[in-house]
Amino acid sequence: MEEIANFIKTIMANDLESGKVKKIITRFPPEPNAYLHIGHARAIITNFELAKSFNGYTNLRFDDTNPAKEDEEFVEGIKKDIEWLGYNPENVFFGSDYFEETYKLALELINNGLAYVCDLTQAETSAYRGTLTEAGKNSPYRERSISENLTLFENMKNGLYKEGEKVLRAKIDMSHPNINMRDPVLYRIMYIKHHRQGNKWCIYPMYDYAHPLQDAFEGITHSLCSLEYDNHRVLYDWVIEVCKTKYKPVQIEFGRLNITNTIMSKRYIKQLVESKKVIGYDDPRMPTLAGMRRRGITPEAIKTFILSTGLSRINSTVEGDMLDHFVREDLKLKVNRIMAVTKPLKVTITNYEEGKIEYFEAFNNQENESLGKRKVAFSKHLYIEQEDFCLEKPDKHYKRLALGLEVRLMNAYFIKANEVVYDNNGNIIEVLCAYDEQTLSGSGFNERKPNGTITFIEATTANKAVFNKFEPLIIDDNEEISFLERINPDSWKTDEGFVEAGVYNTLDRFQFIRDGYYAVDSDNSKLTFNRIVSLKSALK
RNA sequence: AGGACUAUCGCCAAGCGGUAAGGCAAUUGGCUCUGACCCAAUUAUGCGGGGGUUCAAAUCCCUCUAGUCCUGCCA
Repeated sequence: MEEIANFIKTIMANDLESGKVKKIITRFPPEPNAYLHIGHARAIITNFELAKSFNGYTNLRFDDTNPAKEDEEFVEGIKKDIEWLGYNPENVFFGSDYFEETYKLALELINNGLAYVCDLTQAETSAYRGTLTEAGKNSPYRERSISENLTLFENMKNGLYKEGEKVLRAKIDMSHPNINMRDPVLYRIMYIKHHRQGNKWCIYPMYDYAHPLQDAFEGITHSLCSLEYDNHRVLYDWVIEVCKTKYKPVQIEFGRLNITNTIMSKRYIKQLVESKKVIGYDDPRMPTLAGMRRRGITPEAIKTFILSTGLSRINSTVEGDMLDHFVREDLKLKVNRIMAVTKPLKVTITNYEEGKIEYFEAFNNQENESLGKRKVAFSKHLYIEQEDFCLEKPDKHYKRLALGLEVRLMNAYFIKANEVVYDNNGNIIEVLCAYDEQTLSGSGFNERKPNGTITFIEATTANKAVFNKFEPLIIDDNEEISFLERINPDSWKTDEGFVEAGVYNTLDRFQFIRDGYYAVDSDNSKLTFNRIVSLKSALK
């Protein structure tokens, strides 16, 4: 936690030391128009941890200045996610609660000749603005008198004009090299019911005007935001200056976080949900915090992941492996490690009695015995992973089953493969094996070493789990949404896997450890492992 | 008359004038009733390129190059 965002931390420490601020106060200001995703976790954690490290605090403020996009559903979802991450905001505010004050300040601006009502249409405004390389030109309405502006703005507020007919603009500089300073719009007219204000207002402040004021009203000392607002900082400072606010917040930008093979944009997330490609914002495959929560990822894992990715003024794209690592690291002692088979291969124990079933005890987690034990079934009919068998041992590193070789079935016996059965197309569909009774797990047998240990499932008691309902989601190069397998296509397309009986139903969360939902490495070059899977029973 | 920002190992990222931290990934070996975990070891004479200042530069200066963002009455 010490290393978080050093470049920001240094600024804060200096401000504290110089006496510029007495206490560090930050804020996390989501617009309630979507659910939070893993990318937002960076902003949340950075804001909260930074303030906490200086004994300051953080406000949660819903940036709801555009009623066209916002909804109550999202404010509840966002609150829940933030609390889940372990943060209880000192205060919860809504940008819309400051509408009265921002309005009064706008009047001040007009009185000081710093704002005017403009009648240009949207297209005209755009044309007058100029381009990246050419200066803009002044609006013909720029020189209206203060009293006229006051009247017109009053009328705007009172609903005398149609949407788009008039806007309030700041009077700055139409030839400013930074386009954001070319008389930016401060207020626009919208006849839309606000989720909190109802129909009280028909003029709504723009982000560039409202945000710095909200920060100032709350005494925010450091206003952290992402890189794309860098170009807005000069306007942010302008607003703070001309409004003569008591507090002078400072905006600091940092890079966004992206994760490879992960959909992170609001737009796509929304599209997935609305097209019903996924169950909802909390679908376990989603990169939303709600989805990750449902998948069984813990807030601790997210926190250590975010903190370890660091923070800089670069939009970074970290590899999904890194997220996986921290999730595994966090989960490895917390979850049950049950057995599962995703691509089943039938195994018949030829020297085992037909109809007999034995149950062995196994720790739910070998590294954490406090998680208790469970029964593991064994009989003449089993399934193993297709990849755990091949006809001939390919090299000395191969530690699984092959014809003539003996392996340990985890928690059970040694078995030796003697024969294979083929289907009409020449595919191996079954392996005939013999078990050795004296090699039972826990018996202390050590007269010979098996060629590795593999997992298995007893066929008659196994629960089926539909894996293809949880295909990993990625976006292909054309940026069209598709359900491509992240990796080994076969393991997810062949529809069914098998999860050990008994354990599957007792879990109430979609927990996973790497291969549970990713199956094998992306290049399929190496199997890494823990075939540990559990699925949410409600989604059967 | 364009402006702003960024550039350190495959991916993140420390460093802020004193001779390149760490994590992920990878590789090698050991251990193992999960090829997991764990343990040990390896991985930038180099900090986008070129100049310069200095006893000393990733760190300062100049210059070039590349990438990102900005022309919503979105945030």
